[in-house]
Amino acid sequence: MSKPTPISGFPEWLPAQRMIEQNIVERIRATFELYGFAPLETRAVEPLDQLLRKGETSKEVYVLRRLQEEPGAQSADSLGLHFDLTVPFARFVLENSGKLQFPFRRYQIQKVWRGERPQEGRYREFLQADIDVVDRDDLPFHYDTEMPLVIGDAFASLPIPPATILVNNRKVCEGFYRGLGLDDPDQVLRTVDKLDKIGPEKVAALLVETAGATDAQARACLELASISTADASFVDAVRALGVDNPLLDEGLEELVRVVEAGVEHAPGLIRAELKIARGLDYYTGTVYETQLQGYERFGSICSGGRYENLATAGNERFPGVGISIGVSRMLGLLFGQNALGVSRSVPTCVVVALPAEELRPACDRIARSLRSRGISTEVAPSAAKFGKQIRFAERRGIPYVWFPGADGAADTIKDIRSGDQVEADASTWQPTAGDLTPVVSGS
RNA sequence: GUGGUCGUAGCUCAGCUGGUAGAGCACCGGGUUGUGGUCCCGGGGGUCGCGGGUUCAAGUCCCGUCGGUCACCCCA
Repeated sequence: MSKPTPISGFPEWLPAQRMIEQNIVERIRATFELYGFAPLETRAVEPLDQLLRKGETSKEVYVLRRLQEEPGAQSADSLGLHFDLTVPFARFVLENSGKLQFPFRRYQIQKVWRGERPQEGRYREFLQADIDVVDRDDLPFHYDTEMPLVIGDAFASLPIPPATILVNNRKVCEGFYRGLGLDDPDQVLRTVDKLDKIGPEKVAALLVETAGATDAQARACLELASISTADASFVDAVRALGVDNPLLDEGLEELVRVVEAGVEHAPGLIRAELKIARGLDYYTGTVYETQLQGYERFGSICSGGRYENLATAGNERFPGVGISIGVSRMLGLLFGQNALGVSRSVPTCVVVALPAEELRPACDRIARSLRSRGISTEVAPSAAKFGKQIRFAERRGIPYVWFPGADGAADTIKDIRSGDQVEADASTWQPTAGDLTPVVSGS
Protein backbone atom coordinates (compact mmCIF):
# COMPACT_ATOMS: atom_id res chain seq x y z
CA MET A 1 0.00 0.00 0.00
CA SER A 2 1.35 3.39 -0.91
CA LYS A 3 1.88 6.12 1.63
CA PRO A 4 -1.34 7.86 2.61
CA THR A 5 -1.68 11.49 1.66
CA PRO A 6 -3.64 14.36 3.20
CA ILE A 7 -7.18 15.13 2.11
CA SER A 8 -7.47 18.62 0.75
CA GLY A 9 -9.11 20.98 3.20
CA PHE A 10 -9.12 18.60 6.16
CA PRO A 11 -6.20 19.74 8.28
CA GLU A 12 -4.66 17.59 10.99
CA TRP A 13 -2.41 19.25 13.54
CA LEU A 14 0.56 17.69 15.25
CA PRO A 15 0.31 17.09 19.01
CA ALA A 16 2.14 20.34 19.84
CA GLN A 17 -0.33 22.26 17.70
CA ARG A 18 -3.24 20.36 19.13
CA MET A 19 -2.10 21.34 22.62
CA ILE A 20 -2.10 24.96 21.51
CA GLU A 21 -5.57 24.55 20.03
CA GLN A 22 -6.92 22.95 23.18
CA ASN A 23 -5.37 25.64 25.31
CA ILE A 24 -6.89 28.39 23.18
CA VAL A 25 -10.29 26.73 23.02
CA GLU A 26 -10.24 26.38 26.78
CA ARG A 27 -9.56 30.08 27.28
CA ILE A 28 -12.30 31.02 24.85
CA ARG A 29 -14.68 28.67 26.61
CA ALA A 30 -13.81 30.15 30.00
CA THR A 31 -14.56 33.65 28.72
CA PHE A 32 -17.88 32.55 27.24
CA GLU A 33 -18.91 31.00 30.52
CA LEU A 34 -17.75 34.09 32.39
CA TYR A 35 -20.47 35.92 30.48
CA GLY A 36 -23.01 33.27 31.35
CA PHE A 37 -23.33 31.52 28.01
CA ALA A 38 -24.50 27.94 28.49
CA PRO A 39 -22.79 25.05 26.73
CA LEU A 40 -24.54 23.34 23.86
CA GLU A 41 -23.65 20.80 21.23
CA THR A 42 -25.86 19.97 18.31
CA ARG A 43 -25.59 16.99 16.00
CA ALA A 44 -23.33 17.18 12.99
CA VAL A 45 -26.14 16.74 10.49
CA GLU A 46 -29.28 18.68 9.69
CA PRO A 47 -32.04 17.97 7.22
CA LEU A 48 -30.98 19.46 3.93
CA ASP A 49 -34.05 21.65 3.71
CA GLN A 50 -33.15 23.17 7.09
CA LEU A 51 -29.65 23.98 5.90
CA LEU A 52 -30.85 25.49 2.68
CA ARG A 53 -34.05 27.01 3.85
CA LYS A 54 -32.82 30.59 3.79
CA GLY A 55 -33.34 30.58 0.07
CA GLU A 56 -29.81 31.32 -1.03
CA THR A 57 -27.40 29.31 -3.05
CA SER A 58 -26.92 25.59 -2.60
CA LYS A 59 -24.00 26.47 -0.33
CA GLU A 60 -21.20 23.99 -0.32
CA VAL A 61 -23.02 21.52 1.82
CA TYR A 62 -21.73 18.00 2.18
CA VAL A 63 -24.53 15.48 2.03
CA LEU A 64 -24.64 12.24 3.94
CA ARG A 65 -25.02 9.02 2.04
CA ARG A 66 -24.71 5.35 2.93
CA LEU A 67 -22.22 3.39 0.92
CA GLN A 68 -24.50 0.35 0.72
CA GLU A 69 -27.59 2.19 -0.26
CA GLU A 70 -30.50 0.55 -1.93
CA PRO A 71 -30.66 1.76 -5.49
CA GLY A 72 -33.36 4.33 -5.93
CA ALA A 73 -33.60 5.15 -2.26
CA GLN A 74 -35.48 8.41 -1.94
CA SER A 75 -33.87 9.87 1.12
CA ALA A 76 -30.33 9.79 -0.22
CA ASP A 77 -29.76 13.53 -0.06
CA SER A 78 -31.90 14.37 2.90
CA LEU A 79 -29.12 14.98 5.43
CA GLY A 80 -26.21 17.37 5.20
CA LEU A 81 -23.29 18.32 7.46
CA HIS A 82 -23.84 21.73 9.02
CA PHE A 83 -21.78 24.56 7.50
CA ASP A 84 -22.08 26.87 10.50
CA LEU A 85 -23.41 26.74 14.06
CA THR A 86 -26.05 29.41 13.81
CA VAL A 87 -28.48 27.59 11.56
CA PRO A 88 -28.41 24.40 13.69
CA PHE A 89 -28.84 26.54 16.77
CA ALA A 90 -31.88 28.27 15.32
CA ARG A 91 -33.36 24.87 14.59
CA PHE A 92 -32.55 23.69 18.10
CA VAL A 93 -34.28 26.69 19.61
CA LEU A 94 -37.43 26.10 17.61
CA GLU A 95 -37.39 22.43 18.48
CA ASN A 96 -36.83 22.98 22.21
CA SER A 97 -38.43 26.34 22.79
CA GLY A 98 -40.69 24.86 25.43
CA LYS A 99 -37.76 23.73 27.53
CA LEU A 100 -35.62 26.85 27.31
CA GLN A 101 -35.70 30.06 29.28
CA PHE A 102 -35.51 33.27 27.27
CA PRO A 103 -33.49 35.24 26.57
CA PHE A 104 -31.42 32.15 25.90
CA ARG A 105 -27.67 32.49 25.56
CA ARG A 106 -25.47 29.61 24.62
CA TYR A 107 -22.04 28.83 23.22
CA GLN A 108 -21.13 26.05 20.83
CA ILE A 109 -17.60 25.00 19.93
CA GLN A 110 -17.76 22.46 17.11
CA LYS A 111 -16.51 21.42 13.73
CA VAL A 112 -18.32 22.66 10.65
CA TRP A 113 -17.93 21.66 7.01
CA ARG A 114 -17.93 23.64 3.78
CA GLY A 115 -17.08 22.38 0.33
CA GLU A 116 -14.97 25.39 -0.56
CA ARG A 117 -11.63 25.39 -2.32
CA PRO A 118 -9.06 25.32 0.50
CA GLN A 119 -6.03 27.53 0.98
CA GLU A 120 -4.11 28.83 3.96
CA GLY A 121 -6.60 29.50 6.75
CA ARG A 122 -9.53 28.21 4.67
CA TYR A 123 -10.56 24.64 5.17
CA ARG A 124 -13.37 22.27 4.40
CA GLU A 125 -13.50 21.01 7.96
CA PHE A 126 -12.85 23.56 10.64
CA LEU A 127 -13.59 24.51 14.23
CA GLN A 128 -15.83 27.40 15.18
CA ALA A 129 -16.46 28.88 18.60
CA ASP A 130 -19.86 30.51 18.48
CA ILE A 131 -22.00 32.52 20.88
CA ASP A 132 -25.58 33.59 20.34
CA VAL A 133 -28.44 35.11 22.26
CA VAL A 134 -32.04 34.68 21.20
CA ASP A 135 -35.26 35.90 22.71
CA ARG A 136 -38.91 35.37 22.03
CA ASP A 137 -40.58 37.88 19.70
CA ASP A 138 -38.08 40.66 20.32
CA LEU A 139 -34.44 40.74 21.34
CA PRO A 140 -33.27 43.89 23.13
CA PHE A 141 -30.59 45.72 21.24
CA HIS A 142 -28.10 45.81 24.09
CA TYR A 143 -27.14 42.23 23.20
CA ASP A 144 -25.77 43.55 19.92
CA THR A 145 -23.45 45.73 21.96
CA GLU A 146 -22.38 42.86 24.19
CA MET A 147 -21.11 40.46 21.50
CA PRO A 148 -17.93 42.38 20.65
CA LEU A 149 -17.11 42.81 24.33
CA VAL A 150 -17.15 39.06 24.89
CA ILE A 151 -14.95 38.51 21.86
CA GLY A 152 -12.67 41.32 22.94
CA ASP A 153 -12.19 39.66 26.33
CA ALA A 154 -11.70 36.24 24.78
CA PHE A 155 -9.04 37.50 22.39
CA ALA A 156 -7.35 39.53 25.10
CA SER A 157 -6.83 36.28 27.00
CA LEU A 158 -4.99 34.68 24.06
CA PRO A 159 -1.33 35.02 23.06
CA ILE A 160 -2.21 36.59 19.73
CA PRO A 161 -1.84 40.04 18.17
CA PRO A 162 -4.45 42.66 19.15
CA ALA A 163 -7.79 42.27 17.41
CA THR A 164 -9.91 44.93 15.81
CA ILE A 165 -13.63 44.31 15.54
CA LEU A 166 -15.13 46.08 12.56
CA VAL A 167 -18.81 46.84 12.86
CA ASN A 168 -21.46 47.96 10.45
CA ASN A 169 -25.22 47.82 10.29
CA ARG A 170 -27.16 46.60 7.31
CA LYS A 171 -29.88 49.15 8.06
CA VAL A 172 -27.38 51.94 7.54
CA CYS A 173 -26.46 50.65 4.11
CA GLU A 174 -29.92 49.69 3.01
CA GLY A 175 -31.46 52.91 4.34
CA PHE A 176 -28.76 54.95 2.65
CA TYR A 177 -29.15 53.20 -0.68
CA ARG A 178 -32.92 53.48 -0.57
CA GLY A 179 -32.66 57.12 0.47
CA LEU A 180 -30.54 57.60 -2.61
CA GLY A 181 -33.23 56.06 -4.74
CA LEU A 182 -31.56 52.69 -5.35
CA ASP A 183 -34.01 49.86 -4.93
CA ASP A 184 -31.78 46.80 -4.95
CA PRO A 185 -29.76 47.24 -1.76
CA ASP A 186 -28.50 43.65 -1.74
CA GLN A 187 -26.92 44.04 -5.13
CA VAL A 188 -25.33 47.34 -4.13
CA LEU A 189 -24.02 45.78 -0.93
CA ARG A 190 -22.48 42.85 -2.77
CA THR A 191 -20.75 45.16 -5.17
CA VAL A 192 -19.50 47.58 -2.54
CA ASP A 193 -18.12 44.63 -0.61
CA LYS A 194 -15.62 44.09 -3.43
CA LEU A 195 -14.12 47.51 -2.78
CA ASP A 196 -10.89 46.26 -1.24
CA LYS A 197 -10.32 43.81 -4.04
CA ILE A 198 -11.17 45.66 -7.22
CA GLY A 199 -10.93 49.30 -6.17
CA PRO A 200 -13.38 52.23 -6.26
CA GLU A 201 -13.38 52.83 -10.02
CA LYS A 202 -14.46 49.31 -10.83
CA VAL A 203 -17.02 49.27 -8.03
CA ALA A 204 -18.53 52.48 -9.36
CA ALA A 205 -18.67 51.05 -12.85
CA LEU A 206 -20.26 47.85 -11.56
CA LEU A 207 -22.85 49.80 -9.60
CA VAL A 208 -23.87 51.64 -12.72
CA GLU A 209 -23.87 48.45 -14.70
CA THR A 210 -25.57 45.98 -12.34
CA ALA A 211 -27.50 48.04 -9.79
CA GLY A 212 -28.92 50.67 -12.03
CA ALA A 213 -27.07 53.47 -10.29
CA THR A 214 -26.24 56.85 -11.79
CA ASP A 215 -22.68 58.10 -11.51
CA ALA A 216 -23.71 60.37 -8.68
CA GLN A 217 -25.42 57.55 -6.80
CA ALA A 218 -22.41 55.30 -7.26
CA ARG A 219 -20.16 58.03 -5.94
CA ALA A 220 -22.37 58.48 -2.89
CA CYS A 221 -22.22 54.74 -2.17
CA LEU A 222 -18.44 54.86 -2.33
CA GLU A 223 -18.33 57.82 -0.01
CA LEU A 224 -20.45 55.96 2.51
CA ALA A 225 -18.18 52.95 2.20
CA SER A 226 -15.11 55.06 2.85
CA ILE A 227 -16.28 56.05 6.31
CA SER A 228 -14.31 54.43 9.11
CA THR A 229 -14.06 55.78 12.64
CA ALA A 230 -13.13 54.50 16.08
CA ASP A 231 -15.88 56.52 17.74
CA ALA A 232 -19.38 57.83 17.01
CA SER A 233 -18.14 60.53 14.68
CA PHE A 234 -19.11 58.40 11.69
CA VAL A 235 -22.65 59.73 12.18
CA ASP A 236 -21.63 63.24 11.21
CA ALA A 237 -19.77 61.90 8.22
CA VAL A 238 -22.86 60.04 7.04
CA ARG A 239 -25.13 63.03 7.68
CA ALA A 240 -22.80 65.18 5.63
CA LEU A 241 -23.69 63.07 2.61
CA GLY A 242 -27.21 64.49 2.84
CA VAL A 243 -29.21 61.31 2.49
CA ASP A 244 -32.44 61.07 4.45
CA ASN A 245 -34.18 57.83 5.28
CA PRO A 246 -35.87 56.40 8.40
CA LEU A 247 -34.10 53.05 8.17
CA LEU A 248 -30.79 54.89 7.89
CA ASP A 249 -31.60 56.81 11.07
CA GLU A 250 -32.42 53.61 12.90
CA GLY A 251 -29.25 51.94 11.73
CA LEU A 252 -27.07 54.86 12.74
CA GLU A 253 -28.61 54.94 16.17
CA GLU A 254 -27.91 51.24 16.63
CA LEU A 255 -24.38 51.42 15.32
CA VAL A 256 -23.59 54.28 17.67
CA ARG A 257 -24.63 52.15 20.62
CA VAL A 258 -22.34 49.30 19.58
CA VAL A 259 -19.36 51.57 19.02
CA GLU A 260 -19.84 53.50 22.23
CA ALA A 261 -20.15 50.35 24.29
CA GLY A 262 -16.88 49.18 22.76
CA VAL A 263 -15.11 52.45 23.47
CA GLU A 264 -16.23 52.29 27.08
CA HIS A 265 -15.23 48.65 27.52
CA ALA A 266 -11.97 48.42 25.64
CA PRO A 267 -10.65 51.45 23.77
CA GLY A 268 -9.29 50.57 20.35
CA LEU A 269 -11.21 47.30 20.11
CA ILE A 270 -13.99 48.47 17.81
CA ARG A 271 -14.21 50.48 14.63
CA ALA A 272 -17.27 51.52 12.70
CA GLU A 273 -16.37 50.39 9.20
CA LEU A 274 -19.18 51.25 6.83
CA LYS A 275 -17.88 49.23 3.94
CA ILE A 276 -18.17 45.81 5.48
CA ALA A 277 -21.18 43.83 4.39
CA ARG A 278 -19.94 40.38 5.21
CA GLY A 279 -21.75 37.56 6.85
CA LEU A 280 -24.41 35.17 5.78
CA ASP A 281 -27.51 36.22 4.04
CA TYR A 282 -29.69 36.08 7.14
CA TYR A 283 -28.19 39.13 8.82
CA THR A 284 -30.57 42.03 9.14
CA GLY A 285 -28.82 44.68 11.26
CA THR A 286 -25.51 44.73 13.08
CA VAL A 287 -22.69 42.86 11.37
CA TYR A 288 -19.26 42.11 12.82
CA GLU A 289 -15.94 41.23 11.31
CA THR A 290 -12.59 40.84 13.05
CA GLN A 291 -9.02 41.34 11.97
CA LEU A 292 -5.81 40.63 13.80
CA GLN A 293 -3.31 43.46 13.63
CA GLY A 294 -0.61 42.49 11.19
CA TYR A 295 -2.90 39.90 9.60
CA GLU A 296 -5.30 42.25 7.86
CA ARG A 297 -4.58 40.73 4.48
CA PHE A 298 -5.85 37.37 5.72
CA GLY A 299 -9.32 38.78 6.27
CA SER A 300 -11.74 38.10 9.07
CA ILE A 301 -11.21 35.46 11.71
CA CYS A 302 -14.39 36.12 13.65
CA SER A 303 -17.70 37.41 12.40
CA GLY A 304 -21.40 37.45 12.99
CA GLY A 305 -24.41 39.68 13.32
CA ARG A 306 -28.03 40.21 14.13
CA TYR A 307 -30.64 37.99 12.52
CA GLU A 308 -34.28 38.89 12.91
CA ASN A 309 -35.96 35.98 11.17
CA LEU A 310 -33.71 32.95 11.24
CA ALA A 311 -35.56 31.07 13.97
CA THR A 312 -39.12 31.46 12.89
CA ALA A 313 -41.89 28.91 12.64
CA GLY A 314 -45.51 29.82 12.31
CA ASN A 315 -46.31 32.45 14.89
CA GLU A 316 -43.15 31.81 16.88
CA ARG A 317 -40.29 34.13 16.25
CA PHE A 318 -36.88 34.10 17.94
CA PRO A 319 -34.65 36.92 16.77
CA GLY A 320 -31.03 36.58 17.69
CA VAL A 321 -27.56 38.00 17.54
CA GLY A 322 -24.33 36.05 17.52
CA ILE A 323 -20.70 35.94 16.59
CA SER A 324 -18.37 33.12 15.77
CA ILE A 325 -14.60 32.72 16.12
CA GLY A 326 -12.97 30.79 13.31
CA VAL A 327 -10.62 28.84 15.53
CA SER A 328 -9.05 26.68 12.80
CA ARG A 329 -8.69 29.64 10.50
CA MET A 330 -7.01 31.73 13.18
CA LEU A 331 -4.67 28.90 14.15
CA GLY A 332 -3.84 28.05 10.55
CA LEU A 333 -2.83 31.64 9.88
CA LEU A 334 -0.81 31.99 13.08
CA PHE A 335 0.87 28.61 12.60
CA GLY A 336 1.74 29.66 9.07
CA GLN A 337 3.59 32.68 10.46
CA ASN A 338 5.16 30.67 13.28
CA ALA A 339 3.40 33.05 15.62
CA LEU A 340 2.39 30.50 18.23
CA GLY A 341 4.55 28.21 20.30
CA VAL A 342 4.31 25.81 23.20
CA SER A 343 6.98 25.03 25.77
CA ARG A 344 6.94 21.27 25.14
CA SER A 345 5.43 18.85 22.67
CA VAL A 346 3.83 16.58 25.28
CA PRO A 347 1.98 17.20 28.56
CA THR A 348 4.66 15.37 30.54
CA CYS A 349 6.35 17.38 33.28
CA VAL A 350 8.62 14.68 34.73
CA VAL A 351 10.35 11.65 33.24
CA VAL A 352 11.33 9.08 35.84
CA ALA A 353 14.66 7.61 34.81
CA LEU A 354 14.81 3.83 34.83
CA PRO A 355 18.13 2.50 36.23
CA ALA A 356 17.28 -1.12 35.42
CA GLU A 357 14.26 -2.96 34.10
CA GLU A 358 13.86 -4.77 37.45
CA LEU A 359 13.36 -1.40 39.09
CA ARG A 360 10.34 -0.51 36.95
CA PRO A 361 7.88 -1.24 39.75
CA ALA A 362 9.72 1.19 42.03
CA CYS A 363 9.79 3.81 39.28
CA ASP A 364 6.09 3.27 38.65
CA ARG A 365 5.49 3.96 42.35
CA ILE A 366 7.35 7.25 42.07
CA ALA A 367 5.31 8.17 39.01
CA ARG A 368 2.07 7.25 40.76
CA SER A 369 2.97 9.45 43.68
CA LEU A 370 3.67 12.44 41.44
CA ARG A 371 0.53 11.85 39.37
CA SER A 372 -1.59 11.67 42.49
CA ARG A 373 -0.65 15.29 43.06
CA GLY A 374 -1.47 16.35 39.52
CA ILE A 375 2.01 16.22 38.06
CA SER A 376 2.09 14.69 34.59
CA THR A 377 4.69 11.93 34.72
CA GLU A 378 5.96 9.10 32.58
CA VAL A 379 8.59 6.47 33.23
CA ALA A 380 11.44 6.16 30.73
CA PRO A 381 10.73 3.62 27.98
CA SER A 382 13.81 1.51 28.67
CA ALA A 383 16.77 1.25 31.01
CA ALA A 384 19.07 2.96 28.54
CA LYS A 385 22.07 4.99 29.58
CA PHE A 386 21.05 7.99 31.63
CA GLY A 387 22.36 10.24 28.91
CA LYS A 388 19.79 8.78 26.55
CA GLN A 389 17.04 9.00 29.09
CA ILE A 390 17.81 12.67 29.58
CA ARG A 391 17.81 13.12 25.84
CA PHE A 392 14.42 11.45 25.67
CA ALA A 393 13.10 14.26 27.88
CA GLU A 394 15.07 16.97 26.13
CA ARG A 395 13.73 16.10 22.68
CA ARG A 396 10.21 16.58 23.91
CA GLY A 397 10.88 19.69 25.95
CA ILE A 398 10.09 17.88 29.20
CA PRO A 399 11.71 19.99 31.93
CA TYR A 400 12.51 17.43 34.64
CA VAL A 401 14.14 14.01 34.98
CA TRP A 402 13.70 12.10 38.22
CA PHE A 403 16.55 9.83 39.38
CA PRO A 404 15.64 7.13 41.90
CA GLY A 405 18.31 7.00 44.61
CA ALA A 406 20.50 3.90 44.49
CA ASP A 407 21.07 1.74 47.57
CA GLY A 408 18.85 3.70 49.89
CA ALA A 409 20.19 7.09 48.85
CA ALA A 410 17.68 9.90 48.42
CA ASP A 411 15.99 10.42 45.04
CA THR A 412 17.08 13.45 43.06
CA ILE A 413 15.40 15.55 40.42
CA LYS A 414 17.23 17.33 37.65
CA ASP A 415 16.07 20.42 35.82
CA ILE A 416 17.60 19.60 32.47
CA ARG A 417 17.47 23.20 31.27
CA SER A 418 19.74 24.49 34.03
CA GLY A 419 21.38 21.18 34.86
CA ASP A 420 20.57 21.73 38.54
CA GLN A 421 19.98 18.49 40.40
CA VAL A 422 18.66 18.36 43.95
CA GLU A 423 17.36 15.79 46.40
CA ALA A 424 13.61 15.33 46.26
CA ASP A 425 10.76 13.35 47.79
CA ALA A 426 8.09 12.08 45.40
CA SER A 427 5.39 12.64 47.99
CA THR A 428 6.11 16.36 48.39
CA TRP A 429 8.11 17.70 45.42
CA GLN A 430 6.42 20.37 43.30
CA PRO A 431 7.46 21.88 39.98
CA THR A 432 7.25 25.65 39.66
CA ALA A 433 3.82 26.82 38.57
CA GLY A 434 5.11 27.65 35.10
CA ASP A 435 6.44 24.13 34.60
CA LEU A 436 3.42 22.13 35.72
CA THR A 437 1.70 22.26 32.34
CA PRO A 438 2.91 23.29 28.89
CA VAL A 439 2.91 27.04 28.33
CA VAL A 440 1.43 28.43 25.13
CA SER A 441 2.83 31.73 23.96
CA GLY A 442 3.00 34.05 21.00
CA SER A 443 6.33 34.31 19.29
C1' G B 1 -16.68 24.63 -8.71
C1' U B 2 -13.06 27.76 -12.50
C1' G B 3 -8.05 29.40 -13.51
C1' G B 4 -2.56 30.20 -12.23
C1' U B 5 1.62 28.18 -9.69
C1' C B 6 4.47 24.63 -7.06
C1' G B 7 5.48 19.18 -5.32
C1' U B 8 13.43 15.89 -4.96
C1' A B 9 15.48 12.45 2.28
C1' G B 10 12.01 14.34 8.78
C1' C B 11 13.24 20.00 7.45
C1' U B 12 15.55 23.78 3.97
C1' C B 13 17.09 23.08 -0.75
C1' A B 14 20.91 21.70 -5.17
C1' G B 15 20.57 18.58 -9.55
C1' C B 16 23.13 22.83 -16.66
C1' U B 17 20.13 22.22 -23.04
C1' G B 18 16.88 14.32 -20.80
C1' G B 19 22.07 9.79 -19.55
C1' U B 20 19.07 5.55 -13.87
C1' A B 21 20.07 11.14 -7.11
C1' G B 22 23.31 15.07 -3.58
C1' A B 23 24.32 18.98 0.55
C1' G B 24 23.34 21.27 5.26
C1' C B 25 20.50 20.52 9.50
C1' A B 26 17.86 16.50 11.97
C1' C B 27 18.01 11.22 13.27
C1' C B 28 20.85 6.51 14.84
C1' G B 29 25.62 4.20 16.61
C1' G B 30 30.62 4.78 18.54
C1' G B 31 34.67 7.79 20.96
C1' U B 32 32.65 8.87 26.63
C1' U B 33 31.44 0.98 30.16
C1' G B 34 24.80 4.40 32.64
C1' U B 35 23.69 12.06 33.78
C1' G B 36 22.28 15.03 27.67
C1' G B 37 23.22 19.59 25.07
C1' U B 38 30.29 20.97 22.37
C1' C B 39 33.75 18.20 19.31
C1' C B 40 35.48 13.87 16.29
C1' C B 41 34.36 9.26 13.54
C1' G B 42 30.81 6.18 11.32
C1' G B 43 25.66 4.90 9.73
C1' G B 44 20.49 4.49 8.17
C1' G B 45 17.00 6.86 5.22
C1' G B 46 14.34 8.95 -1.23
C1' U B 47 9.05 3.89 -5.83
C1' C B 48 12.40 12.14 -7.24
C1' G B 49 3.66 13.09 -4.85
C1' C B 50 1.04 9.19 -7.82
C1' G B 51 -0.35 7.01 -12.78
C1' G B 52 0.25 6.92 -17.90
C1' G B 53 2.93 8.64 -22.45
C1' U B 54 7.31 10.21 -25.70
C1' U B 55 12.52 8.24 -25.83
C1' C B 56 17.80 3.60 -26.45
C1' A B 57 17.40 6.51 -21.79
C1' A B 58 12.93 11.06 -17.72
C1' G B 59 13.80 13.95 -11.30
C1' U B 60 14.51 16.62 -15.95
C1' C B 61 9.63 16.66 -21.85
C1' C B 62 3.88 15.68 -22.54
C1' C B 63 -1.05 14.26 -20.39
C1' G B 64 -3.93 12.98 -16.26
C1' U B 65 -4.51 12.76 -11.09
C1' C B 66 -3.59 13.87 -5.83
C1' G B 67 -1.65 17.49 -2.48
C1' G B 68 0.14 22.64 -1.06
C1' U B 69 -0.55 27.68 -2.35
C1' C B 70 -2.69 32.10 -4.94
C1' A B 71 -6.83 34.53 -7.51
C1' C B 72 -12.23 34.13 -8.63
C1' C B 73 -16.68 32.46 -5.98
C1' C B 74 -17.74 32.55 -1.01
C1' C B 75 -16.61 33.06 3.69
C1' A B 76 -14.33 31.33 9.69
